[in-house]
Parts: sequence; structure tokens; C-alpha cells
Amino acid sequence: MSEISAERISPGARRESILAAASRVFGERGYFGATTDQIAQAAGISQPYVVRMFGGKEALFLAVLARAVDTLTRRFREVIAESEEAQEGPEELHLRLAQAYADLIEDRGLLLSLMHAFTMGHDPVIGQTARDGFLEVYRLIREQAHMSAEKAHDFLAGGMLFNTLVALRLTDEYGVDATATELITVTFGTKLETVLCAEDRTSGALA
Amino acid sequence: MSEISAERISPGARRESILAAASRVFGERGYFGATTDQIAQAAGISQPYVVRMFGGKEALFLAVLARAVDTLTRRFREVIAESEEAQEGPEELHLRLAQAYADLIEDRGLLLSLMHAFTMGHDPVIGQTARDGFLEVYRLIREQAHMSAEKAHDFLAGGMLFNTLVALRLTDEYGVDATATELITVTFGTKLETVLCAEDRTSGALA
DNA sequence: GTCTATAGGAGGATAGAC
DNA sequence: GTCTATCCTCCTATAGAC
Repeated sequence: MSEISAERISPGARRESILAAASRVFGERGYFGATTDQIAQAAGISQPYVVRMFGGKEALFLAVLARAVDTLTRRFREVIAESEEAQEGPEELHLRLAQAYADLIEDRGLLLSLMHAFTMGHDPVIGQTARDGFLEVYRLIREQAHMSAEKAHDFLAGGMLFNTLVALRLTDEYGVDATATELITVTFGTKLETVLCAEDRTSGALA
Repeated sequence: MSEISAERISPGARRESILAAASRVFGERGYFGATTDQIAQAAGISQPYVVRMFGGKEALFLAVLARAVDTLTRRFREVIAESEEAQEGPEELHLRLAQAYADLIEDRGLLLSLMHAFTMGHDPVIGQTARDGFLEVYRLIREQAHMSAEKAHDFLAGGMLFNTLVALRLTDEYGVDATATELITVTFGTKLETVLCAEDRTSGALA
């Protein structure tokens, strides 16, 4: 049995900690706006190590994107399975899925990295991966959650507005601007407090 | 009367042509992804001239953003005025506004530059300007178009999904992937052909 | 496995000619 | 008003030490 110090962490954990840091930074600045050095600092390691571990910035972003889609679809599948188990109707399921989506805001970088990926349709590599991920989600809610095309459209639309308000940090205007407060309330509902707190928590991430 | 050659264009037109080029390039690559040189090439002038004309990349992006919000809100105000004139009900007005929004896809850079601006909430300057623009639109549909908070939410949500599918270039999958084709049809409706054509028209813009 | 040093290239901005 | 030349910074990636 080899010696294992408290400092040393397993390769899997190291990889995961870099992915988590990259998710936060890419989520905040986007693919072009984020630098590998910012990610390295957020992960507490050196910049060249980040590059070496994933082979490059693009590969790292693709890994973050894959992880985000994976987490999202896994969560949705769980919710669908639970709903079927409880023999709920389609309405309840859709509400649960919307709630599950909103809950993902707990990991702010996840939804924001996804949104940034969705703006990169022009990129041959990232764009195609993003389209594939988006369609995977669409198929999931259409075929597994049995939403109609219209219902699925509205579901995705709500999600995109949700993402937009988070990315825009419209929450900064909460309590300041009356109309903004209204829109924030309507959009975030029960997750309002989490969203407002997340603002504070991640603002210092890049310092 | 001074000599005016066919080549020489007025200061206003030059400024406008740069703004149009910048709108296309920023719309495609985003603020960080776009370079002032790409914009200069798209406008057919030198890179330093672009920078000098607007004072810097950030100022140029802010000008593009202001122009986009201005065009959008002006169009909405026109539609609202026409609808009042025709003494239509709220349902008709909302449909007209949705149609007017979709029509803006004719200038692809406009909606995409807006979307990219919405992802920049973290930026002290651009973020604040983007929030102000977003709220201006929200107030317009709430107060001038008399939408309820819920209706306004759904209206914006549909717009954000619209933007997302354009930015993602999901239209590339039209006719290729059955689910994608369905979502594209539901989302773009009558503007389908325009969106599919715009794809071809702008793809060579940066070459 | 992780770091320091650094190469190499790109991009925004400035200086100055025409 | 518009261009060419160029500076300087910033960033990704590589080389090589420990």
C-alpha cells in the first residue's frame, strides 16, 4: 500500500476540480473571453498544467460542455423515472422538469457554459458539439417526457430566458428597478433566493 | 460646390457601414471572439481606422448594441402605434410584435449581437448597458403593449429561444435530423425560409 | 505529477505619412 | 480622411527541471 498524503489528490479528483473551475470561468466569460490562466488560478494550479491535462483550450471547453450536457440529461432522466414510478400525469412531470432545470442554477457555471456554447454555432467543432447536445435534450423531453412539439418549445424557451437573465445578471437590478424585480420574480419563482445568493458567491471567483 | 467622387462617401455613411459590418462580425463571434481586423475587412477599410473612428473596440461594441436596441424598440413602437390605429385587441398586437421580432432576423447581426451582449453581464460597462437595453424592451411590452407579466415573460422567452437557435445554427440540421426539423419549424414558422437563406448569405461574410 | 521559463503568435492601439 | 508601419501586451502552448 503506497503512501497517500492529505495534499495529494487522485487523478480523477484533479481532473474534476479543473473541470469545475473551467466551468465557472467559461460560464462567466465565454470561450474566447476566458483564459487558461484564469482557469488555472481558479483551480489553484499552474496554467501550463491545465493545458497539458486536457491537450488545449478547445478540448477543455468541449469537456466542460460534455459534462454539462451529461449532468443535465442525467438529472432529467432521473426525474422522468421518478415521475413514472409515482404514476404522475404529464403536467406534473413537466413542472418537475422545469424545477429540476432551475435547480441546476446551484452550479452556475453549468447553465452559463451551456449558454455560451449555444452562441458558438459558427465554430466547426464546438458548434457541432453544442448542436448535438441541444438536440439530445430536445429529444429527451419530446420522446422520454412525452411533451408535444409546442410544449417542448415553450419548455426550452423558458429555459433560454432563465439562462439569459442569469448571464445578464439582471438580478443586480432586483429591488432597484421595479420592472426588473417583477420579471425576476416571474422567471425565478422559488429559486429566487438561490439566484440572488449565487450572485454574491461567484462574483469573487475571478477577483 | 465641392467635387464629390463616386468613391468617396459621407462621414455618416462610413460610420454606418462600419456599424453594419461590426454588427455582423460581433453577432457571429461575440465581443471577445471578434477582432477589429475582421470588422475592418468586412467594412473594406483598415483596422486602425476602425479603432480610431470609434475610439476602441469596447466603444464600437457599445455603439452596435445601442443601434440594435434602438432599431428593435423603434420597430416595436411602430407596430404598437399601427395596432392602436387599427383598434386591434391585445392578442393581435402580441402576434404582430412576435412577427416584427422574427422579421428582425433579416438583419442577422442585430439579434445575434444583442444575444452576445446578454451574455456579458459580468462586464461592468457592457453588462450595464445590456441590462438597460433589455429592461427597455421589457418595459415597452409591459407598459406600451399592455402585456401581463406572464405574457411578457412568455414573449421574451420565445425570443430568447429564437435567438438561441439562430446562434446555434440549428438550421444546419434542417432536413437532416427529424427532431431538429420539427423544432425549427415550430420556432420559425413563416420566417423559416428567411432563416435558412440567411445562413447561406452570411456564412461567407468572414470567409 | 506539477512547476518555471519562455517561445511564438495574435490582437488592439498609437504614430505618423499622404 | 485614410493608410502603412509598428509597438506592446496578452495568451496559448511547448520545453524541460524537479
